[in-house]
Amino acid sequence: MANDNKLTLAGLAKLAGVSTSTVSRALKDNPLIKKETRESLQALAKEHNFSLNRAASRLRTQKTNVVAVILNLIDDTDQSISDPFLLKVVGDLNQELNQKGYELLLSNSHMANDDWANYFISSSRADGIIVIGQGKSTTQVEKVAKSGAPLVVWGAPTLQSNYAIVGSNNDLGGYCATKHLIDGGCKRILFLGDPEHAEMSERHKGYQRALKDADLDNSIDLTLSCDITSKVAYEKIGESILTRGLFFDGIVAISDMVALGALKALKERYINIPNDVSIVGFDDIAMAELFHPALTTIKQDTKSAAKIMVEQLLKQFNGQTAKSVVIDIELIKRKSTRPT
Amino acid sequence: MANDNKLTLAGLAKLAGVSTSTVSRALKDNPLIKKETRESLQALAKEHNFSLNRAASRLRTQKTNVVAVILNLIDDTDQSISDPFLLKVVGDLNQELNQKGYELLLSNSHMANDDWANYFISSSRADGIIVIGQGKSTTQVEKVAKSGAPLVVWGAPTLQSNYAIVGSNNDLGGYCATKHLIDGGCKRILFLGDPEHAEMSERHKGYQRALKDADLDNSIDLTLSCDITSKVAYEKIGESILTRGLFFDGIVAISDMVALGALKALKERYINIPNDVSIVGFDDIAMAELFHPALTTIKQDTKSAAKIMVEQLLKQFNGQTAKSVVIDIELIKRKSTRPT
DNA sequence: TTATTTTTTGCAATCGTTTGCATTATTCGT
DNA sequence: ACGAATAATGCAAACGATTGCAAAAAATAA
Repeated sequence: MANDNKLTLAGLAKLAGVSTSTVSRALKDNPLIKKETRESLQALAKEHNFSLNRAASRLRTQKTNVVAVILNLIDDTDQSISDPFLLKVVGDLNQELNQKGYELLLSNSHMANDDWANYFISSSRADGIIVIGQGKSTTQVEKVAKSGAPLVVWGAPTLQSNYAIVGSNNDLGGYCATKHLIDGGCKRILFLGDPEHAEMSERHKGYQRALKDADLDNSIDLTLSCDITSKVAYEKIGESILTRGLFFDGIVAISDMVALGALKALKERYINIPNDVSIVGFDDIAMAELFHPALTTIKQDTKSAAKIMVEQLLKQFNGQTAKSVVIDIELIKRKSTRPT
Repeated sequence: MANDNKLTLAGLAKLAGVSTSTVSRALKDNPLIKKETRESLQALAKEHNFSLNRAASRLRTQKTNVVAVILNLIDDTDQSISDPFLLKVVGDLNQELNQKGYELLLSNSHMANDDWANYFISSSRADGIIVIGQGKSTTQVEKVAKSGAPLVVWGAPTLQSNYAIVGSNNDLGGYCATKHLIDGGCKRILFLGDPEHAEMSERHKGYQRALKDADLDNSIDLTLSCDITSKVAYEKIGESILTRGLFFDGIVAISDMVALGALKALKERYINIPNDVSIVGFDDIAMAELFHPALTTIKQDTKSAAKIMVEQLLKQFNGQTAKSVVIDIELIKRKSTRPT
């Protein structure tokens, strides 16, 4: 059926009675080759179902047209990889990369040895790296940056760094979320998430600023550190209420998934949302509006983010230096908070 | 800082005063090389932070150690890629592939030209293909199979095919879900999902069989075709109730996300779950137990699935023929159905 | 010590494309 | 019709790792 030995450029060339150089150029529409020759060769290639050996051309050109995307998870529990927000980001990146002629090699932080630059770039598996998430420590990422490998990180762009970070305006997000609760009449607002984590820390700052602006209690008791999963949030809220009673009337959650966990814990205790407790999430995952009640949240524009990340990465391919970019966020008002 | 020109095997060889063959062998721990030599060369390599040029070795060995994973989405709305179940599958595949020394090249169906075998395999971008989902038509997949490219598909394994399909026991899943509702006292059970779709069709069969076994109404009116997204499910249920009233007391949903949509539509109308209407989902995504009420569902074992898919693919790399495998499902009883 | 076997290492071709430069075909001006 | 300029093609050397086979080194036997 199929020829047992695949067709190579040389094979095609022989078939057509020309040299490999001609075929090579013709196939990439190089105007050096006469137009008719080009077209007939392209036709021939199509007819024989020819496709270039990428390994060979990568070797020759020293370019892979592949970008490694690393999910830099904090911990590799099944939980943390199940956040739909991640998939959204990866999906949008994939789309954007493909559009620019690149392919997406997926990894996660616990997989590759710790020397990412070496593993992906020097080994010519990929031309550049996009890291999703800064984790708790940024040492691994900084190592990559120092190696000079093209790199873009999704994280907290306000962080000072020697590499390009793209991310939402987390501080403003935290601020808006909190302000919205305040405007809705909340007095004791809980921050639910881990403020140690880079992005979250920014959100926490915005949260505190909003409280301060409104002269509200921003004591540490109102910050409930918790992992970025629904389950943990559910448990934490449960515990807290058990030991401290319902000591808050609003929640700023670090992510929609965390908000979902909190929501459940509250509903199980017949606490009315948004009247007894209002909740704001973060991300605006597709199902946010399908929560019950529909979740008010801070929308992260992953589409733009993906576009910008890819742009900044490609810049580095061209020798230009990339810069950090802050993406606008948007408060999406739904039913988990009182109208303002 | 870093040497401007990367270190190659030849470079290392010169540094060590041996030939490239020796280094090459030493680095892959080939016992042909004296043990001490091996160790000292490995040490040298580590010291100089050497890493093999993959493009070159792929060219030479005609092996990429890459597997292309294609998300074969039905339609490429943002919605359908946001199903957490997909991410779970991809994540588990990634884990499993890495463990076996392979990397994961991610794509989705609307990206690559339609000739996947050519695009990924002949071009030596990947050694094999894993397709997630059969879409509505299987022509593209069949084309790949016919080309002889190593291929495994996540889908409905009961389908007769000339390629290996790995998937859950969908028929049994549909049956158990329905049976469970019946046992809980439901009389008019709605099937929510698109029975045209391969996997769903199996679930539908199981659903019908269970109804028949119990002498219950299995008329077509009780099958509500809908896309595999929460939003559409939400709308469909809303419409249906509007035009036909609450004509059912149980729902077998095609996926947890679809169940979520239905859940919301019902809750908005103050319909009690599970008493007025019971719901069973499918997948058991991480957040299923965090729905309110916690969702009874059919669990798909993605971990085993990933393991088996990779196994079956590797088999093909070794010239053996792969076979379709049915994965056991499990009914997870939670709060969206009455206890039995 | 010398012949023979067994370990270790090195040579050199190969994988399939790309591309600077040389070469051949074509066109143009006069 | 003839040289000059231009267009179109081909030559051959990379890119860097792998591997069958030959060669050298070391170990063993006689």
